[in-house]
Amino acid sequence: MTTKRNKGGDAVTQLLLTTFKLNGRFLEAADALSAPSGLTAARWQVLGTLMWRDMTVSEVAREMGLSRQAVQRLANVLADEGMLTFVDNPGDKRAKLASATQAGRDAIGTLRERQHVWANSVADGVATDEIEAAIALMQKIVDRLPGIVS
Amino acid sequence: MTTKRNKGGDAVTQLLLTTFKLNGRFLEAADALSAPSGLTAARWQVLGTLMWRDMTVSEVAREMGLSRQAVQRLANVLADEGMLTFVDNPGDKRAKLASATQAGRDAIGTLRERQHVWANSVADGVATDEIEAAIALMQKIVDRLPGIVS
DNA sequence: TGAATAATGACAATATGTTGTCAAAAATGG
DNA sequence: CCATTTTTGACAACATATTGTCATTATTCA
Repeated sequence: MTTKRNKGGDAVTQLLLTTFKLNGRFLEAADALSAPSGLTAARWQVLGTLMWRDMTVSEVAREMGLSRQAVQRLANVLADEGMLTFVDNPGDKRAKLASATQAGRDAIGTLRERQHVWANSVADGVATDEIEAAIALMQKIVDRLPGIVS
Repeated sequence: MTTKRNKGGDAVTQLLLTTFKLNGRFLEAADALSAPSGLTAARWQVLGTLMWRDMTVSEVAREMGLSRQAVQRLANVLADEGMLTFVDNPGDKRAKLASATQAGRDAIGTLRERQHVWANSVADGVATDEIEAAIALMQKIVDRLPGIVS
């Protein structure tokens, strides 16, 4: 016996396709915004996480929802580029703390400016309550999907 | 002078974060759905495109909005796995036609079943018109973002 | 305290995508 | 018809992620 998609199933499928498309566009925008600062979307996110306090790579990974190894690689690249340094962690001999350098802080500062201008311009003329309603719906779907248990 | 994000800018930024999260969850679901058929989300998409007619790799790439090279690699893997074969293209000596095998068609058929069940269950209890409204808003944002010109 | 368990960074293999280059084949246009 | 341009597949380098393994260091708990 075959199962047919009902109206709701069709809508969820269309939501999936639209989410993939919007995700791609947002990623392009993030890369374009960060490129002038010598960053990429992924490096921006790691470095941005370190604006608040020094953290180990594992902490950053948990904060970001990425694997430890992925963040480690990005952090190493950022260290090579002078955006962050690893400083000794008194509490743990294994795990040094990643700390944003002044260059890193400057890059994120500039980037924040550019992001504000971009976000305001994207929102201009779009009803904020409609955006918020869409976010609420999307979050509801997120909550209905299992996610990685880990 | 610094630019502050306004209400709309905040909403767009939150929409971006939620889109990334939902995208991740949908991708997980697609991989989980396709794994029992010996496929992944990406291979499913390529093979699914070939259900309708035989196509060259370049055609599939255009249809999917991916680079020719990315699809070529996926198609080669699918050929190794017996899901598709390359057949001579009378119209073009360079570009053979990728053609789904019976095994490939069976895999996609099973997958379609599973996707229907999954999509219906995700939608169950969620108002369809709210999903559709979210899709419309998301599409509006897609249209406001530049995209790759190419 | 000391043994079992967790977390951490390093390293490797894999999956998915991108861009760039090359040569061959096809399409175009004067 | 022939020269130029475009398309195509192959190949390579790179960016971003994942999973798995390993040795070392921390933590937990009996």
